[in-house]
Amino acid sequence: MVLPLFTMKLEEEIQQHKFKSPVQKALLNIIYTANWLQNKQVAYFKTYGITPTQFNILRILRGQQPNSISATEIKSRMLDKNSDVSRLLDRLTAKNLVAKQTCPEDRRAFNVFITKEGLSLLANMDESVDENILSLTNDQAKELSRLLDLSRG
Amino acid sequence: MVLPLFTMKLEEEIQQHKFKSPVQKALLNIIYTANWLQNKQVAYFKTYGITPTQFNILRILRGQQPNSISATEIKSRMLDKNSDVSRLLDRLTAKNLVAKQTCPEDRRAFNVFITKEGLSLLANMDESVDENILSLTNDQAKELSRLLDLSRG
DNA sequence: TAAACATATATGTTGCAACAAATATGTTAA
DNA sequence: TTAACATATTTGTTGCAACATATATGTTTA
Repeated sequence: MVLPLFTMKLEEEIQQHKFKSPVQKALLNIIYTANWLQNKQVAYFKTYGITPTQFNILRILRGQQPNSISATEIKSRMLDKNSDVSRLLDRLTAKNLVAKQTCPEDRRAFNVFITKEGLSLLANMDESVDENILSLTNDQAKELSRLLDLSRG
Repeated sequence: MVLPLFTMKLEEEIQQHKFKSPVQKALLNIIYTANWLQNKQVAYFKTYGITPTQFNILRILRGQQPNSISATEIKSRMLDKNSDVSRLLDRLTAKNLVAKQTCPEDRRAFNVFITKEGLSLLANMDESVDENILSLTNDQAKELSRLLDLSRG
């Protein structure tokens, strides 16, 4: 298959042309590509005053509407399972993008929901952006997801 | 194709079953998988007192042996092009894993090289670890790398 | 040759991330 | 029913990351 002229392969990006195995190369490629993606997203989201992680939380909360969910439940759905949800929610609350109510059934927990401001922020951000970042067809994307799922097996 | 029983697909990992498109799902999958990988690596490298980024630098320097290279050149080969190489090298120098000499031809720059301690640290770390993290055959790994290269196109 | 510009690296500052421990509430079982 | 354990969240602390700016040296050009 012929790649477009402007495609840089991993070996050019990190100037390394020998790898111990295709598997090791794939590992480096996952990390390299995720950093590349992350850097693009940080730059884009910054114009809206949030980070990719905060965006991830806002989308989770919008997806739960009209229900609210606890911090623990948010964490279980996040892309980075190591996130410090407590302080991330503090920052989003300070920006009026989310709000909390103490949960009546379990007073240890909070019900968290997205505010109108949070919803309109998401609406203003052209969300199709995250689809146009990757130069893939739908079929290629499906195959990529399949291999990524498999790799964590 | 039948996946092993223990394989969790992205939709289960983040409890989200609808995506705007296969491309958006692939994007989330790249980030999720990189975080998963990163968390595994952090835990492993911590037992040796270094981070994945520091490990990346040590491997770059070992690959250059017996030559030494400048900080700028290191940066151009790193997986995360946003790294603060100056202070990363400070930390590695403080641990005696790398050393610097002012470059005679260009007194702005330093020649950086890996020390004996750095080399024996790498030797002690069973490097095959990073190959056993991913559950892929070599052919699957090649296809994964191809799609990742393509996706950044 | 001096001024303008480019490059290599360092540093000040701010805020977030990671880890551990604390607090508060809920559940279980002797 | 109370002691032991589990769960939900917060908070203290430390260090690293990101961003802008500074410093020092090198290169180019009028």
